[in-house]
Amino acid sequence: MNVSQEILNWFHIFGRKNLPWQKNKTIYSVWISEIMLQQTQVKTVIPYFIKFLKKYPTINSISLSSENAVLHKWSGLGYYKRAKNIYKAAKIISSKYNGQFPDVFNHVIKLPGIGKTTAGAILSISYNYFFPILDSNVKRILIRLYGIKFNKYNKKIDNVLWKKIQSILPLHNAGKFNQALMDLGSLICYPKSPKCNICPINYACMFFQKNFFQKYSVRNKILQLKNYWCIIINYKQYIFLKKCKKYTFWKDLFCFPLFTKKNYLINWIKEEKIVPVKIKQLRSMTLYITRYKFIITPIFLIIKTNKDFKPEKDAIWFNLLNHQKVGIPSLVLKILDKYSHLISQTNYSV
DNA sequence: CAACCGTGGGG
DNA sequence: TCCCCAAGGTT
Repeated sequence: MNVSQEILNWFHIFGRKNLPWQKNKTIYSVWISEIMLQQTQVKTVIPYFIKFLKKYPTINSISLSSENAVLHKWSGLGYYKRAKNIYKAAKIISSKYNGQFPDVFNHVIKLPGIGKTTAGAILSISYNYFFPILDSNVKRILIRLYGIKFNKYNKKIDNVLWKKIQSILPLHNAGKFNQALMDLGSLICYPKSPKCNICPINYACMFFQKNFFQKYSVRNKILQLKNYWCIIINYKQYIFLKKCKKYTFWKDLFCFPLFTKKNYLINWIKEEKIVPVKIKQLRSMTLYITRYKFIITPIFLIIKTNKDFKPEKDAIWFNLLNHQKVGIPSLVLKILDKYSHLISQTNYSV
């Protein structure tokens, strides 16, 4: 028996077959799941996928919605460009493909947010079309299985791996095989300490048989960002949030106004003619986001009334109890949660 | 094409 | 505390 057949047999017994996107499967639901699963673990995606499909059961329901509303459903999941691309793609599908997700590879891959792997995954999983995928699971499996050596992972290695995976893709089971590879990667062939002893293809694997080892991750240095976060509470206990524009992080999501220097914050308050009843600087905190080290100093401003404070267009007064349908980064929600007692204790007469 | 984009969990 | 990693794509 060949390696591909062994993987399929293993999948038949041990593969995951009851994930939310594997039930009532349509090409639309497969698309959404594949986008959500980009660089994101299954466990994290599950609740987001369920909520998203409940809110958006069809492609047209997305294109009739707004980018803010789509980002709202994505809040906390990260890589928000994915949500923006889904919205863009839905518009294209509605106008160009009559609301039907295309089933031609060259059409699928032209949609924003869809590359070679995602296009292959969508079409193979939905219709069992003959397309391979090359995600991080498949890369890791192939490198170990065939003992592929390199100094630094590059485009050339990428091409070698695409050819390899194409060559072992079973003619009549591409969809199952692709899912099997991802399950094998996440259940057996871990990046660290893989469970080789129970791996169905260990007999052919260079990593297991010949003790081959190839490291291929790249390390990024940490960038430190110091910011003062301006948390403004109005007389209704609403929080002022502003759409991020010039910052690379959280573009088009809503966040507290933030400043690199305390003076900038003070000047901004004056320019906006904000008259705080109370100003309180809280203890700085350190948070890590990927390769960014955030050092945040929250500054609370309590204002008596928002009558004189007319924020620019892309800003909202955020109601903790009744969230507006906009995108909010996880960190902002965490900070709001952390200081919710302070906010609710904000008690004064107008 | 290397750098960029988030978040949560493991170690 | 800090690094590593996960169903990648875009610029």
